[in-house]
Amino acid sequence: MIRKVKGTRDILPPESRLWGAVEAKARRVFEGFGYDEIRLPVMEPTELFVRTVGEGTDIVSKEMYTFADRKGRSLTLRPEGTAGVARAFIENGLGQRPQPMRLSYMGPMFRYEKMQRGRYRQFSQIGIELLGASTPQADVEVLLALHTFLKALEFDDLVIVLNNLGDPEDRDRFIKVLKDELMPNREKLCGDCRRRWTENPLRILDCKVETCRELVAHTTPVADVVSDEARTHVDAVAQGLEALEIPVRVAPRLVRGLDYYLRTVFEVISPALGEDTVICGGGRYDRLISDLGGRAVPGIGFAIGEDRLIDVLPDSFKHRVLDVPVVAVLPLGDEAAGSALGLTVQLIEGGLRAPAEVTGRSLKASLKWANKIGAAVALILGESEIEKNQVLVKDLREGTQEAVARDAVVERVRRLVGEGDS
RNA sequence: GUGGGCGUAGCUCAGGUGGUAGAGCACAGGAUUGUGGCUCCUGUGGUCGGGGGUUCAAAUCCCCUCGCCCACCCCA
Repeated sequence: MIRKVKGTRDILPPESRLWGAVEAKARRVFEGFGYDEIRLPVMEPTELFVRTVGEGTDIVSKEMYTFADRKGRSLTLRPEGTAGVARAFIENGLGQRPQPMRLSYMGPMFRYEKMQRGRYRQFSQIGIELLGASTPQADVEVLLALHTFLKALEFDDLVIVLNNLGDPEDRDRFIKVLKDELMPNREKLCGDCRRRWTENPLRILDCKVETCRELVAHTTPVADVVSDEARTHVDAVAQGLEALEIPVRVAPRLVRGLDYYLRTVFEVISPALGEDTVICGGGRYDRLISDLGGRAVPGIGFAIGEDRLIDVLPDSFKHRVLDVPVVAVLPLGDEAAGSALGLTVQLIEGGLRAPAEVTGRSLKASLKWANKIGAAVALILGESEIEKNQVLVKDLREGTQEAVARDAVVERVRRLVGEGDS
């Protein structure tokens, strides 16, 4: 048997409905804020990610799906979305359009990682990017869009965790401060942190080992080391969010795994699911476009892990999506078959889901089938009904049925199931 | 990369000391004429992860291999 590639997955009905609903909701909310979708290639020149995400990061150093095409060019399946957006912004001259540029994206990303719950090698992200605005208000808007989206999915316990990474110059200064402060206790750090000491010192900050956490807790937060401008910026973001009554928690130890972030960085976690379950991450990246050879265009954005998001979706939203009423159309005999399909068209045009019975089974078996697919109503179309230009409308929940004139069926059914969806 | 667990029907699993495969669920049909949900009957469905070895005989014993899951690490 041929099986799916490790780390990929088949998303089957009915779960696929949730994906569709989440994506539709994302488009609606983000378009409302002015973010139109940009659809980008899933493969890019390898160099794009090396230069943006950062050579020292785990993503680039050991997690990319990199391969040579038939002409020997090094290509990589995108491990994240922002780099491609930046590339497209420069390549398509999007800086010539009215600024700022608001873009959203969604789709599969690829990272060669060791498998674990909630993590896949092909996973999907939904994100937005706001390019060409460097004010705190821009950050607030992006976070507000995020918050609005999550509220539309009926989340009520999610927390935005915010930190200030400062500018790149600040970061170098901070790393020096951090190392100086930890130096006396360097031997007490865990093995991984001693490795991070040289390779990626910032990552010591979010080590999960208890002793490391304690040591780190006594160090100076990044926010205290950053420039006045950076501090003013992120403080204004926090205030702006509070003014909008968006719950924010400042987390002095929050760092992120990509090199391009500066100043505002944030994550969204669900307290109910534990502090480690990050379903969204993002931040400001004012040097990214210029680092790629474009003009100096500031940017801020985030990416939501769609797989995880769907994993933790509130039940209320799930039911709203999954529990839509179904009407089963059951023809009896060849005469009725064509007429039944005509009826389904009318029903779906009326906003209902109305699958028809097409296997030619008996009425008894057809009703069993209607029951199994969760139909609320069955429409029976036999010879006598066709003769009288009627349809037998059977309420499967109540067990009642009545003959209804063909022209009145759609309205009758809509009332029976409570309008139906759109 | 390190450590642990597991691979028998679509799913959940039974199959002491070797005798060539089962249950429940699911799916399909039926219990006379055009009426579901309960019940009953019947049926479809398996290279027992793969390969090799021991044996008259292996799902069962031995060796190798592949795959999956969980934790660490890292991240979304």
